[in-house]
Amino acid sequence: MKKVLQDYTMKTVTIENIGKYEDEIVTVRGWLTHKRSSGKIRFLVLRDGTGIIQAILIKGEVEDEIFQLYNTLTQESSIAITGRVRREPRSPGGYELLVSSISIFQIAENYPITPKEHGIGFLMDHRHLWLRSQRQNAILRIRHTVINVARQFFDSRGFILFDAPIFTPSCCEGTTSLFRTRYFENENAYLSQSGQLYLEAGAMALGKVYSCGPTFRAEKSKTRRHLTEFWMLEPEIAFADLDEIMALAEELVVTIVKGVLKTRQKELQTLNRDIARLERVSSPFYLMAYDDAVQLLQDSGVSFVWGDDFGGGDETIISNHFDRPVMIHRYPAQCKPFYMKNDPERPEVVLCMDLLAPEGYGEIIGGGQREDSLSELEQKIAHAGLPAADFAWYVDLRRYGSVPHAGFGLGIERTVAWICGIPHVRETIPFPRLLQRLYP
RNA sequence: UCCCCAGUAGCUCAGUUGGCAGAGCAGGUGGCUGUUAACCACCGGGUCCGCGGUUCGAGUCCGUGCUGGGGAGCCA
Repeated sequence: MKKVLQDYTMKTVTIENIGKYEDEIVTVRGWLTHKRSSGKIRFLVLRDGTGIIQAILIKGEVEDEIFQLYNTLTQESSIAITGRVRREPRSPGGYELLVSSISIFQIAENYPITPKEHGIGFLMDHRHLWLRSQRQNAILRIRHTVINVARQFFDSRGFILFDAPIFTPSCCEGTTSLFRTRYFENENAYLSQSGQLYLEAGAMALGKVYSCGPTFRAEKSKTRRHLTEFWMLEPEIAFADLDEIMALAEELVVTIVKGVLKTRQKELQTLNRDIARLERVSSPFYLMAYDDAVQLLQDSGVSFVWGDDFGGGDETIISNHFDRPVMIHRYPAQCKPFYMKNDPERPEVVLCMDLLAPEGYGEIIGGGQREDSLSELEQKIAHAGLPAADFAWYVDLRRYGSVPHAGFGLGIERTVAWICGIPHVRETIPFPRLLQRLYP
């Protein structure tokens, strides 16, 4: 590390706190995002992960050796700048540093991501560097808050964190495709599509549990709403029924949105999010039976038949009718997985619900009340054509003290995309895995 | 798996009827005392995605393959 006139007596601070040090001399460490020059006055824009600040070099007011360093500094060079903090309305962020010295960690090579426009393919190829941009920084901070608020929500309500396995001997949902691994002797192992079945075991042991972890779907989906690897937040509650988890899901989503609005105003502004639309997200959400949603689609001119599941376009039409999230419940049994419990009053529908985010972001939550009858569950597994042996442990849960129970799964990336108001889920996770993308 | 669109300088793109390969940014050199994706002047920079075909002549037209993007189905 090359050091130039480093003064170790100075305070090292982060940019987000720079306002506390007005008129003091401090050191900020970070990366050069940009530089501009007007001859005898030169500007350096530094980011440190917490914010950006402009530093200013004035010929004659700073040692000439420091002034000339400007010429050697390239975009993304890592440096420490020491200078006096002053309030300056012309500077982005409201403060600037009047430079007294600069020390250099490294002069960066020619940086591929320039201040001009880039295509999505190029940016995804450089995802490891793209993460440094203000936009990605804002999205990932909001992701952090979404997960953090959600976990606090469950922790404060007596839920126990219960991590489900990633390797599973068989599929949880039967219909969708699985990633197969061949490590275990004499048997296949698959990457988890959902932790739910294991969470049901957890609920019978601990009462109220939740997990937050990655899930994998080997679907040939190429849309703005799909990732091959995504994160899901799944609560499961013993003795709960459909109504109870519908209320819980609503409370959770309201809490997450309020939490982001409270702590991430700056990030939402960076993303040009229409805050008013998020402020409208409050209880009660709209509640709608599947039958009424079908009626709504048919009234909107869509030729939709009772018994089908909604496609992405159908979900958009439904959610655009509402300015808040809408919860749709009691789907036909044929649309939903085997473990759903039928409505005793209407056996052709199951006690399930999907939560559709507004603005066409689609389904962010899916869940329901689980089948708790031993004989019914055995029949459903057989009817779905699933290997009974793989589900023996799951069926045991109905053999030894079965109780009504319910839970749901919230898709983290879709939730973050909606709250951020960005069109594609691929920017909501640090390194997205998509149909055509495994690198970097 | 199917449908649509694209592939030209490091990046984003233009390229007319088939007739010398272009611009902005990035990089380099110089200028400028308040810049905001600064600006001004000059310089270097090409497997026009691959293969085959039509033609005197193909970045341009035809066929085919590959890669990427968007969407459908499937799903959170």
